[in-house]
Amino acid sequence: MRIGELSRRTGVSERALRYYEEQGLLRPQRRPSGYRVYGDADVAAVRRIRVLLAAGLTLAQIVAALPCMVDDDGLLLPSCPELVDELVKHRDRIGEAIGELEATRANLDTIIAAERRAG
Amino acid sequence: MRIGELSRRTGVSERALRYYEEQGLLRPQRRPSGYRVYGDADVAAVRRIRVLLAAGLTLAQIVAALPCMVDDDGLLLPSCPELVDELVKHRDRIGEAIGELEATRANLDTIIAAERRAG
DNA sequence: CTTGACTCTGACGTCAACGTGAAGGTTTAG
DNA sequence: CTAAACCTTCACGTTGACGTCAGAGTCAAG
Repeated sequence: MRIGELSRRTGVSERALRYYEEQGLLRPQRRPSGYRVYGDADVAAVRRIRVLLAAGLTLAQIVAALPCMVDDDGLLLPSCPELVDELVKHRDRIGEAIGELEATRANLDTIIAAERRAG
Repeated sequence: MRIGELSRRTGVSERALRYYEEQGLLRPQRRPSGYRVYGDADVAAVRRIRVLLAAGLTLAQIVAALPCMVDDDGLLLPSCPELVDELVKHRDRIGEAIGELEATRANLDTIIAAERRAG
């Protein structure tokens, strides 16, 4: 398929898809005219990219992560354990932040209750 | 203390500290010379800012959240004592932020589990 | 009273992750 | 055959969270 169809099938803008290629995340084939040609695997690849972005990773980190996330298109690299480490750390930081926010919300609830009693 | 010491004590650059002030997150006193003067409470405030930033919140969101994060250190801004309605809105926004972070973390958990199976 | 560390205010630079638009070539539906 | 739809590269714009000077004022110590 060409870039327009991939865009529709993934919900990712054409501009973003070209940008992902520029960053080394996608490597579509080319027609003599220069048109990019994608395969079905690229649909899955784009979705993985999106999931990782949604998880707060940067494209640079994703470039490093993709070889580890193979379903069939390559080999596991030694960078994998490090990657898992990074992901776990990232998750833990998010967990801390959630804890902070929950404490904040509890504080806020106390204040609201106090003000209701006072007012 | 002045900005240099706050920077050392928090590990946050002086530029960042001035930026936080510019964005309304810090309100240090000033000497006649213009030098910023911070208190111990600001050390805690900066750490909270960093935790929230690490969680992926923007400074704008943090600006909205900080007034509600009272520990008793005088960080109350006019919006807080004002209306319980405001506080409830703030609390709900915090709740939304928690929800987003939890979704992000769930994403990460899925990825981590998948990679562990693969590796 | 001068040195050297510290601080101030601009103001431009950067990086990420795209968006937007120009100027023009290609493919396809009717 | 033509117009729409799609494609190309080039290149500047945007937002967020700062970095990095420049040029000038401030302050504690010798």
